[in-house]
Amino acid sequence: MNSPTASLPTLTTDIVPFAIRGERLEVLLARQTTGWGLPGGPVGVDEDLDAAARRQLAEQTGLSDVYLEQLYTFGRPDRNPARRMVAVAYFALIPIASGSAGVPAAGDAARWAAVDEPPPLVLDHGEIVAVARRRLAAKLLYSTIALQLMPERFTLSELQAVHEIILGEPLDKRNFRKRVLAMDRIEATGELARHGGRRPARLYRALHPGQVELIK
Amino acid sequence: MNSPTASLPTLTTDIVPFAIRGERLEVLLARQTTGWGLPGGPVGVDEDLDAAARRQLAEQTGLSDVYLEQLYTFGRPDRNPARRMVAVAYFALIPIASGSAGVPAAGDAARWAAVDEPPPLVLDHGEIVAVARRRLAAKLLYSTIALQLMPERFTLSELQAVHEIILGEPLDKRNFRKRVLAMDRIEATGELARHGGRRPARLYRALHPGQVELIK
DNA sequence: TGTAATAGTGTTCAAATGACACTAATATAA
DNA sequence: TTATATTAGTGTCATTTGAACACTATTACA
Repeated sequence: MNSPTASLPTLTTDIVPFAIRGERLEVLLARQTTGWGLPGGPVGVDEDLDAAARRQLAEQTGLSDVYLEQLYTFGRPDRNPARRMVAVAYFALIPIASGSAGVPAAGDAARWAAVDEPPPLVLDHGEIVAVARRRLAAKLLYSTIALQLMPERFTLSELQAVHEIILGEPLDKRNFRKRVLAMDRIEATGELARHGGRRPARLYRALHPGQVELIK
Repeated sequence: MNSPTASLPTLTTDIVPFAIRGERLEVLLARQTTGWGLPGGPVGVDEDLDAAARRQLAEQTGLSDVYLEQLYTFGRPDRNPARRMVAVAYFALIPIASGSAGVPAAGDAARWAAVDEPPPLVLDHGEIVAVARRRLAAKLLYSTIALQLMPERFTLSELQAVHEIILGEPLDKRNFRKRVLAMDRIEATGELARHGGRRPARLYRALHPGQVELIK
């Protein structure tokens, strides 16, 4: 275990795990001794930062194989009154559970919260969530990052809904479709989504799953 | 002084100090025991990260009051073979010396190097410089960041030259002027720059010096 | 067979962008 | 004093891009 010393700041990672659930953008929180906060914790002495973030996310929420991106490093000396801690923050994007069980949440130790009306969080985790949210919305506009929130097969309506939820505004259906198809990063599978009571939609898949590319 | 321990990574800041000198984008390097590298070093136990970066830049190069922005945190366990070090990297933008002495460089302990043909640098500092350079070029296109490289008074031709040097491509004079004036972030002072042998140019100044705004 | 619900599709206008060439003002040299 | 060299400064037109906008198609179910 890492024990804090007087001579060095403790280095941690904190992860903001985003997913679209229902009609909202939500964050997965981890229970801590003093309240709810972001999954995360101390970085091992010889552990890579990205690896530490992945490990902590998996240990505290059961999530693995997700998209992870470094966000910012928070290091104000007073961010933790107890002892000096510097946090390398990441955000994670968790695909909408497609059909199967839904996103795992480690029972009592984790819970989802809406990003727009979050509960009070420990330390500066509220600020970290806000920064992550802004970054995510910004990247929607010039990258293929939204695909990381989608299941393997998805409809264009679903993809549009994800954009609308994150941006917080409705988008024009025809313009949206024109734009995402022009990117050439998704293709129709030929299959149809059946959901009862209405016209079935074509299913698409990402051409380079896992990759996030800048566009235009 | 900070002494490394077995149980925690040492946390440092590294700063990439950019300036336009002559017709090139250059970086200010600091002499280290094993060669040339970026200014930087250990973060104090109760020192803010930004403050640590500013302090180290001042101590090692004499530069103060410059634009500073956090870049990325580099933490691969093998980036320093001697002992585990995690570096929060920043870049700094140093205004072109306007008339006066030129950018201070602390004698023997610091030197400027062209970004395009850098000398070998210690550790992963070459990579850090490359990342910083890409970020700077990207931000030119959608922010007013270039103004941080300009002296208090400057001509539009000088501003255009700065863009061209960083982007590595020539820009159309009329379109460039249209664009930067439309931003409404600089204004003509009414003065003229005299430089002998040709038509004098109008001098402009930044409307909100020190601020970097996103545009469009 | 009718109805309710979502999927899917083009055109038109406005705005932004990109290409392009000449005149103006100064210092210096002839 | 005049000619020349050098950089500053300016507008238009064509193309591309972005935004607004409404109807038909396909299915499940009543």
